[in-house]
Amino acid sequence: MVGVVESRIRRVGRPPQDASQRLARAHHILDVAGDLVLRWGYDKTTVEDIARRAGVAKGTIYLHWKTREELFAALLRRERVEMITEVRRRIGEGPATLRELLRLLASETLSRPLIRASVLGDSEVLGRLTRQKRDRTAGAELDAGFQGYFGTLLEHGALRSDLSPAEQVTTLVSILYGFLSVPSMMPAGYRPADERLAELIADAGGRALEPGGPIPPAAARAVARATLEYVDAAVEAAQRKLRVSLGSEESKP
Amino acid sequence: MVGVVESRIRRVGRPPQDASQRLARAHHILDVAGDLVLRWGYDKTTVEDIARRAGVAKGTIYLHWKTREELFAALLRRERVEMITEVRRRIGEGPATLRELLRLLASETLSRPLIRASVLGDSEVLGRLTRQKRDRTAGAELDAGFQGYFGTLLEHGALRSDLSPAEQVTTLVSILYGFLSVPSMMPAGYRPADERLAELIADAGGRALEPGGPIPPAAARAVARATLEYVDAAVEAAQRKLRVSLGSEESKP
DNA sequence: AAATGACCGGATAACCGTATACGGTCAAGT
DNA sequence: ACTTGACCGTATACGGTTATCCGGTCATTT
Repeated sequence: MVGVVESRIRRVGRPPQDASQRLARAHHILDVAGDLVLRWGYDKTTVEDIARRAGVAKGTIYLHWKTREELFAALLRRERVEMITEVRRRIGEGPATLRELLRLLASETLSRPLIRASVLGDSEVLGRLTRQKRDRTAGAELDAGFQGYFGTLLEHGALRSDLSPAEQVTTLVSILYGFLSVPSMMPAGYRPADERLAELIADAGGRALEPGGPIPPAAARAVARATLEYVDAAVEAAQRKLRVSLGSEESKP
Repeated sequence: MVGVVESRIRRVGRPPQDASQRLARAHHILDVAGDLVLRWGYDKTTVEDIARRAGVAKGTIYLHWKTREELFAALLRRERVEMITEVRRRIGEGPATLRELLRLLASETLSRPLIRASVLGDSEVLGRLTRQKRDRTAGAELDAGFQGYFGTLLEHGALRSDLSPAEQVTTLVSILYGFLSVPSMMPAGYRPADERLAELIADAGGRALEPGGPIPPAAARAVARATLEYVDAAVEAAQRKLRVSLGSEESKP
């Protein structure tokens, strides 16, 4: 029997009873973890809390993740997958331009407290996780194929050529970060609604990065194709990272 | 003799020996205070430190300011006066547009660590002063006449009319804040030089807030006049606040 | 009359020893 | 073979006491 052979071979993380049930349990645990983190913050959310509210024993959680930190990494990664997947879905509905991509990224970020906290380094929510590894991990999914995407935009005249790549990135990130940070510290009367804010971000970003003139239809099609490919690649990369995080394999070999 | 009469009248803060010497001493103390705050941060800079390095006794400092907090308020106000004054000087050299105003504000902010820290709420430098009164005090100088200025821009077609005032302000502040925050958390290779950064800010802000089309010369002149008047008013307001801070009068009657 | 610095009192830090909490493990149970 | 929860060691919180610091005052000096 194959099962016997497998049980002989077993190295570290052997597949359990039912793979899909196991996955469902992992997701349930992450649901609970997300809930508690938003309520109490990262620092005050303990593994035992999560276990109790999820209806499993603490040890079970360690059957999924090697450490508490990896559990939360999985939580953030799952959130990122959901976000970028939703962006992918919505960008299929209209024109796939840089502006539209920006608008959807902003919109989906605004509606996801964990993502917002992660992007802004909100220590209220993320506690001591804030200034730790965030440096290169957070934006990693979006980095996949990013250079190539901007290169393609440039080729087809959909990106200003009078800014260096570093300046383009600085501009993009600064605008996103600024618009995500500022409204929450302004008096309530000044704060636009989230959807409107996403439009303002897309507008400001588009005006800052796109050249003035109109784009020929062929180029527009090429841009749309490149945009979809880029988002697809981002979804793919995010899913890959998540899959590792949910399998209880080691992340860094 | 007038002097005698004055000495009879004296209420709380009587003018001392030589007004100009007294003012020079206040400035010297502020020089030292600024130095120490940048070195050690607000929290770790004591009044006695300042007194010692300024070559005066601690009591002397209290002849200038009623509390330690007022001393630092004066320090920031002086910095703001210097900054806005320099903006006023430089904007006289070229065209006085919104873009140019933005560029100079950014440039002068970037070159003044205390102003930067104040704008960004940098608790590394400003310690517990950070989230205290900053809310409405910091931008107060710039608020003077701001509404009127934007109204004038609008009248002359130098400001987009498809954004509400609240959205214009949100956009302006977000772009400034974003570009001031982001570069310092990016890898060094991505960080543009300060002068270039100021240009990027002016560019992004201009594109986000100015309408596309060209402006007739008469309107441009009116805009330039309004811009100069606005900056003049800002200088005036900043100086007024500083004067109060340097006189050891009470600030809030 | 202005300047000084010793002095005051409240606030904060430092210390410390105890207790609790929590991440992580693993023998026992099903 | 998966799941459990009692258990372990350590890091952190806590409470209470002491010591130091530092903002602010004011009698004394020049």
